Amino acid sequence: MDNEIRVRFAPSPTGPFHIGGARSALFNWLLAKKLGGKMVLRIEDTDRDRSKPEYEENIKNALKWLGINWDEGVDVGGPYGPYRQMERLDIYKKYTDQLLAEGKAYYCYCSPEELEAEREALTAAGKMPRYMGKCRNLTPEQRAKFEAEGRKPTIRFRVPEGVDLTFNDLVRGEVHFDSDGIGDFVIVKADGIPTYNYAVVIDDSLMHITHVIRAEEHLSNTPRQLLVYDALGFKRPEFGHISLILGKDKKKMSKRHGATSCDQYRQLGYLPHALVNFLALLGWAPTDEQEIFTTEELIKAFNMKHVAKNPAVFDIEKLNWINAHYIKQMTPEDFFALAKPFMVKAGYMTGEETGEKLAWLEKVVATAQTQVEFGAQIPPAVALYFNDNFDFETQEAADVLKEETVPTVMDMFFKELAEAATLDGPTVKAMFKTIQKTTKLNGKHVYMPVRVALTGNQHGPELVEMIPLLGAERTKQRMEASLKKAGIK
RNA sequence: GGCCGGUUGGUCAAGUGGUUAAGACACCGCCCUUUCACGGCGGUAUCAUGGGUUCGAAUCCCGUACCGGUCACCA
Repeated sequence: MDNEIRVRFAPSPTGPFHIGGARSALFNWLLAKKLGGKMVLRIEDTDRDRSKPEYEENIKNALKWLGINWDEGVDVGGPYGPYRQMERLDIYKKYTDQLLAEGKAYYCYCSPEELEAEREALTAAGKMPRYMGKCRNLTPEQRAKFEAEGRKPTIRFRVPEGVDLTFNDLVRGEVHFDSDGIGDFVIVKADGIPTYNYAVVIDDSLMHITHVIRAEEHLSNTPRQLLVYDALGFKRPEFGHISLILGKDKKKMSKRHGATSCDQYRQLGYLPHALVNFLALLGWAPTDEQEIFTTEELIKAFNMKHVAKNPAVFDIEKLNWINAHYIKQMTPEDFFALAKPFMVKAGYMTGEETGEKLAWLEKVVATAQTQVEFGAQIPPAVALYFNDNFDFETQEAADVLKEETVPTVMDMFFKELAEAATLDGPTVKAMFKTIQKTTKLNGKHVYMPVRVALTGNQHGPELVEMIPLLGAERTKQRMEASLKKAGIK
């Protein structure tokens, strides 16, 4: 199984799972599925201050929600564990000792203040800020002196001079770096915990990762990692750096741009597959014109060759369109299930309803299915079925009731309503027909006053659909109240 | 500032030397309809910029501008 494709998603549990992380995970997952490979989930929790267990949970839950599963990693295990970096410290130590012994790494006793001063001096001199190698060649005496002072050293990687660091990026093609532009970087912090650029190499190598697909912000880190691969005698994997997701103002997506975490979209009632479909189209495009994909179709069509180099602006409008598309395709049962928590939260139902009440709620909710883009929009879309005390939405709406034909229409309507044996779509339709015939008024002059009197609004669902749901009694009451308010009767 | 990457309509994007430069979202119009929504049809709008190379350039080369990433004991 030496040529098995293995990818990984390696998030840091330092915050709510970000939409950009979801896309990285998705691209890795699609590639693995496409090539029949394996996906590893590794948690990079070496930032002790910011890593939190609840964020790890948040990430895992979001991945599961999106339908992105992993074959190896935290929770599911696998042959190359543990899959949490803080549980792998002894592994890193072994390699660190090796690098130290070979002189490829060295102890650095510079304090944060000293390093800061160096950076500032360099910047002031118009040079690039980087570590100049102060502790590169410490004598045993100097080291002993620092140790005696109680200084805790970091371990730095000795970056060789004049080395060309070139790799072929799956997305960007051949990328060159020169080792001279890189200062000796810290691989083990003073507290003994490895840094990202170091641990990631050991883990990816030991976990036999063949393709490292990650965000573009890591592109400049790659040469450092290449150096570590080479120093440790590890085989370099393939790299693919996907572009960043930007906000409307073309700046990197952040909280300012609205919802950035997966959770927020879940809470707003977006469908996981809609998000997946949308994210897949952000930075990747099929060769044909297809926009809507099932997961299987996505896997089949996905190809790293068509991953875009340029960053993409997150367009909520398009996400909404995709989500609305999937919502329209839902079964009534699924749509009701989606609506339920939002309806409960709005106070329109308790969630305990049964029988007729439940049946009525189902019908009401069903009217929203072609109108909403995501779950949170459902309560406002059905609000008119729950609120009998409404005002006229606009003056224009109120004016509709001032037309001289209105009293006649209303009288007839109330009469028809009182005489109706049952109140379903066809009977309501017949009622309007009768009124139209008798009064010889066009549809607008019959329907619109009734609509305004019934809802206070000139727009809304079909009356033929709405009146049966409201029932004769509420219909009558609502309309009479409106007429009174308008000063008619 | 150094290094690295990027630039096709408002947005996502197809395109790899010869196309009327696809498609989608958004927008506008028309149709359907008692209204809105849904749906259907149609429309406006793009190769950042300046030089090359070439019979011919969105496509290849160089410069410029702009945007982004990175230069941490964060990942």
